[in-house]
Amino acid sequence: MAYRRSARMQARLDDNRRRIREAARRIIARGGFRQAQMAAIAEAAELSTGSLYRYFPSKAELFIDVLGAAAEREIQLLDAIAAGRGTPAERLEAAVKSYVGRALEGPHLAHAFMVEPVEPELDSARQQHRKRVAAAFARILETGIAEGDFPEQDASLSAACLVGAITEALSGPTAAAPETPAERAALVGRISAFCLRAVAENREPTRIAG
Amino acid sequence: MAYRRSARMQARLDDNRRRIREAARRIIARGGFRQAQMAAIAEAAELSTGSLYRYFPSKAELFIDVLGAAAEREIQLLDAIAAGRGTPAERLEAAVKSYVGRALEGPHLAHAFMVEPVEPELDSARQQHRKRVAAAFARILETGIAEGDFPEQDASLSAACLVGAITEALSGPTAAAPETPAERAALVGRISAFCLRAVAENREPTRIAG
DNA sequence: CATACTTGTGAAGTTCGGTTCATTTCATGC
DNA sequence: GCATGAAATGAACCGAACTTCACAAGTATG
Repeated sequence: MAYRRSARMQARLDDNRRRIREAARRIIARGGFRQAQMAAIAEAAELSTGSLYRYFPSKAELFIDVLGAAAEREIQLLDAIAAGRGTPAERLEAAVKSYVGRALEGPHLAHAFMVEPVEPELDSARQQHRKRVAAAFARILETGIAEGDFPEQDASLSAACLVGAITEALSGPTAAAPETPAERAALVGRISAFCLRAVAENREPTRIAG
Repeated sequence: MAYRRSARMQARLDDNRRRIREAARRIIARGGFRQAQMAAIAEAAELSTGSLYRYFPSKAELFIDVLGAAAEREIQLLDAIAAGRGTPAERLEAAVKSYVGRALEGPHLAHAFMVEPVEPELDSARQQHRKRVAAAFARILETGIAEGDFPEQDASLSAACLVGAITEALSGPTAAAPETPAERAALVGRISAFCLRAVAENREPTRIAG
């Protein structure tokens, strides 16, 4: 009858787990999911490939964990803005700028998280997160519509369109890669201008088709 | 000294090629690229897997061919609208409605072509096509800006955003799946309304300045 | 230090699907 | 019909990664 996991040991295990997560994140940020193979992650985390499986049941689970953590932060920030002060238009602008700004800080990571082809299991997790981002935008839109700041429109649809527009602007084939802070700020401004025009009041009253 | 390819034989070869393309298209439309394995395509085309390689050098090339044909049609239609008559706003509306309408006719195929995860080689072909679609939209926007119908904006960026918005609305996690023609028309109308607002002149509701 | 158990290892196993190729079948021209 | 070479076949091959597993190394108790 011997051995019980000590606090020291537990700390070491926790640290290993953290190192695996960070290694995965780092490698994804550098070369996308494509390069993020279990062997590469193990090496970066200074563990053997076999050991990874003591901490995560599969590659998909590991990546879902990493993606989920990033998404969680993102969604909390957006939710805070959505629930915060300011007119709906101000909140929407803040939300878009915050989202776009953060994506531009880690463009490779953002690209991987948003659009890089991945195995279906991971892709569906990604879509769940994207849905939550859209929901945060939708909440702002609904408030705006109710208060008369925004014209009548399908808030969920508009929110999805906003997410799509931002994603494409940042990761599509024509995506710009701003290098200086000034360029970045300009791009953020243009994207948010597009988004605001798209949902805000328009000269000709918007007709709801149907 | 014998054998020269006869017209009859050539016709048969051409037909095989056509059947392979159609089989691939059909299977993609049904189950996405995921299900479109060489063996399955061969079976649907009533050929052996080995024979596929007499007609296409690789799976990627076959898929690029199929994707390219679809994209070519798409782009020609958009270009015709872009170069056609009507105000920029009218042309943009027509372009969006045409694009969205066609996508809704073959939703699975559209999803596969637009967003389904695929191998990198195919993904880059997809991005090239997407770029051309965006270019068609951009042309309309540039005209509109020059003529003063649309406010000053980065036409390329706005065009990319439009493509992203449409893509997300059709294929994103919150994408609706309209069943009746009326629902389809309503969705088309809402998406095009979003797109037009996004690029068109915008004014504060009915507030008199000062 | 001996024992009992946990944790780490990394090469081998597994799976999956694209691609190849020796063989067979078929089309052409004499 | 026969010779020649094209076209078709599909089972075997292969490469790429994820995952496993038998074993080694490490850690806690008495």
